[in-house]
Amino acid sequence: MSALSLSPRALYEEVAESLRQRIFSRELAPGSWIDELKIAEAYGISRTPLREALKVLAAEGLVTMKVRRGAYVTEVSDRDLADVYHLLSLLESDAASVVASQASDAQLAELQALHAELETSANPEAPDRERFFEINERFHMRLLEIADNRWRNQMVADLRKVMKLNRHNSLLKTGRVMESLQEHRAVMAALAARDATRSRVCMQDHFRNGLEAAA
Amino acid sequence: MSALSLSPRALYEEVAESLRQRIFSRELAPGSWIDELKIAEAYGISRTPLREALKVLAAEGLVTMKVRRGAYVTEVSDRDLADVYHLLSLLESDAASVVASQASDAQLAELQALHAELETSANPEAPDRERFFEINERFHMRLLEIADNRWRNQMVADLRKVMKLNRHNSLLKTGRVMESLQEHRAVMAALAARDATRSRVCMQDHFRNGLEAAA
DNA sequence: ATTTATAATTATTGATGCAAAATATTGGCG
DNA sequence: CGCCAATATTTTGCATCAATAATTATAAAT
Repeated sequence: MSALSLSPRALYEEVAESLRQRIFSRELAPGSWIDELKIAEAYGISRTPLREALKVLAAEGLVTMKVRRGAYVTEVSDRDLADVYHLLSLLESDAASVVASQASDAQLAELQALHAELETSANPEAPDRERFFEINERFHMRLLEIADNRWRNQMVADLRKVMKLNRHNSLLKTGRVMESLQEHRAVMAALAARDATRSRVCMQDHFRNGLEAAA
Repeated sequence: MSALSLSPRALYEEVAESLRQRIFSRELAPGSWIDELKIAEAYGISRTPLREALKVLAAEGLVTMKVRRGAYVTEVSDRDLADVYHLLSLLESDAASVVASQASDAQLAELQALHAELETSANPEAPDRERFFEINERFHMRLLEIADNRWRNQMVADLRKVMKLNRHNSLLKTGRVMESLQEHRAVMAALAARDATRSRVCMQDHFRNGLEAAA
């Protein structure tokens, strides 16, 4: 029996995800009205799944519904971006402290293996930014999984989606690879030492520097 | 021309609110399947607005959608409860530290006025638990508003809804009124002193004690 | 007798259509 | 020439309908 299903997600989910991307890329401008008919026709679907997707996005705060006036793209300011970043820092640094105090040795070893990959990808001789970015993402994701709080994971996933609306949509700028690696070393060391407080602080520093670089 | 409007909110909003209440009252039991046909018929509406309402509730975390298997009332384990509580503590204590360092004097005065109301409502001579609970709720909400991060506010609102799924659905048990008041005093004092770190710690203590009382 | 496969039934999911409401445009009146 | 009102068009919002997918039950084969 083949394990692959052709439609793993429902249509309205796909549409919601696509709309998110279009909102984040500012293709759907903040404050602009969303033409249901036009969008539905462009996607080749009916209005029903589109409207369900809009309800989801409204609950996420990406669009605002006005009674009898349809859906409008919520204005997402630089201020919003900073707010989201603040929350990501808070949630992930908390996850780091949880991991430092509660992770098994095997899980810490797993993170250290990922960190080792990060080190090689950032080799000054032949730095592979693409790979660095990908491993970095996996490290953060794995850290969250190990922290094992599905509600936090859900929130972080949502917030990271919002971060993607940043024009310079990377959490780490190209020039910041070495600095980022340095911060990662500090985080990893604190985790390995099972120092919860230092893990939190190091992760906070990591995020703070990232924001300053993005601003 | 009459100024009264028959549907100030959209139908799906009304249905969503009604379903929320039925979920909180456990009339719709956690883990149980939501029969769209039955519910729609009971409300005398079609399934379209009901499904839109379910999407909203799903985004809030109150129901979980399973692909091709419909909507189920979210089941919250004790573990989930602890996780959600942990996040609420994290988010609200962060909000407290933000307020301590960034709120205007007028805003702090506003919080102090609310706290004064809390003190009177908890008067040992004639304690009014209902009122205490309500003012407490308003205090926390106002604190979040002043911290002014709409993404955090959204998250806290959703998490608090999830908390309501719990059987002992109160954040403060009846016997804990005086202890809670004491903790609130500490928080308020730290806020008034504009001590961000102490505000955060006091708020964390407040939540930690609340969880232990609920467990 | 038990297990597997197929068929049927049930329920979800997407589409289409209709009615109500709001806004914009046009025409008439002051 | 400007403003108000009425009508028409656009668009939301709800209902009905059809199709797809999953689950369960029954039958057959080992």
